[in-house]
Amino acid sequence: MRIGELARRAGVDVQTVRYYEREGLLEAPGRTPSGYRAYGPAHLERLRFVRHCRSLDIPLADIRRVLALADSRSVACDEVNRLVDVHLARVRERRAALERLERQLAALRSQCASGHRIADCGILEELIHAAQGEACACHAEGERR
Amino acid sequence: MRIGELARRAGVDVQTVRYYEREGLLEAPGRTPSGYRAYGPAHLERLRFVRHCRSLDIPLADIRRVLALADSRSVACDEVNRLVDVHLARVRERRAALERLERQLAALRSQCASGHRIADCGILEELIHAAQGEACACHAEGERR
DNA sequence: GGGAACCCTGTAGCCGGTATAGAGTCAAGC
DNA sequence: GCTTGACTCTATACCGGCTACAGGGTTCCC
Repeated sequence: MRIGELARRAGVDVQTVRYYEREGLLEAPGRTPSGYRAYGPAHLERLRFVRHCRSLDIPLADIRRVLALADSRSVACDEVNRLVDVHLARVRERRAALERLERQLAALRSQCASGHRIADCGILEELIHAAQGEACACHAEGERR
Repeated sequence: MRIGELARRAGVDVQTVRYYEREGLLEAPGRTPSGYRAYGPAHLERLRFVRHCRSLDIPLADIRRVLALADSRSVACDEVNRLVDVHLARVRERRAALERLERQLAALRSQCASGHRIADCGILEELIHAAQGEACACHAEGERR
């Protein structure tokens, strides 16, 4: 099958398939005499695997690692566990940060109803006030991933 | 004050200050005879404002818009409200997606205890199985922001 | 043989910075 | 006066995970 069909069957863009090949996530397939990529069912299976991992937001580098591990089926799988653990921790942390953020934004939004002029806008006031109250390094380190 | 002091007092990297200037978020300051940027207190205030908005994960383009609005204090502030609403909706949606993801990952993690060999790894099995079961377009459109 | 749909490579753009290279400037100490 | 080290300058490239575009070649159907 050619790249268009592969992409359609995995639900991705053609460009993405070529990108995964460049990035070493999908083995380079054979070529037709005219230079078109020719894929087999194994390529589709692997591409779907990659996409499923991506739908779990696992970074490409980790997926590359998992694929390498899966290919050597006799090794202990502690690394897979560790990898999922690390990723899960990342997700939990990010979710908690978003929850805090959501609360702050909701509070902010409640400061200003419609129809005011800018000069009386509670949101702007609140933003400016909060910014002034901020210490030097409170968002500098540690808060960003 | 020079760029280093400004950056330290706002808790950002020196590079970031120059980046904000290039992006039009921070007014280009005067220069000393030797070409060093010379900032006043207004610059610090504005930089802190930008950083506070960023700590709320508001995109730079939106911050630029808010700054322009704040400078014209006689206009109605409906646009500020709308902007915060849109951002809040974005955050809510992303948080919900992360919650779903967290549940999926936790379920996945429970498939494999430590010490197995790869061939018996429940996580890999589960990942492969799930990938096979996937229809063509289930993650292609709509699911990503 | 003409046009649509497909494929190829290479390159640039998105976001919000971060990192590097290579050069100039300034203040303090010897 | 000279060196050292901290600071500053510009320009450019890099990160992830794609996406888009330019400028060509191929295949297939009417």
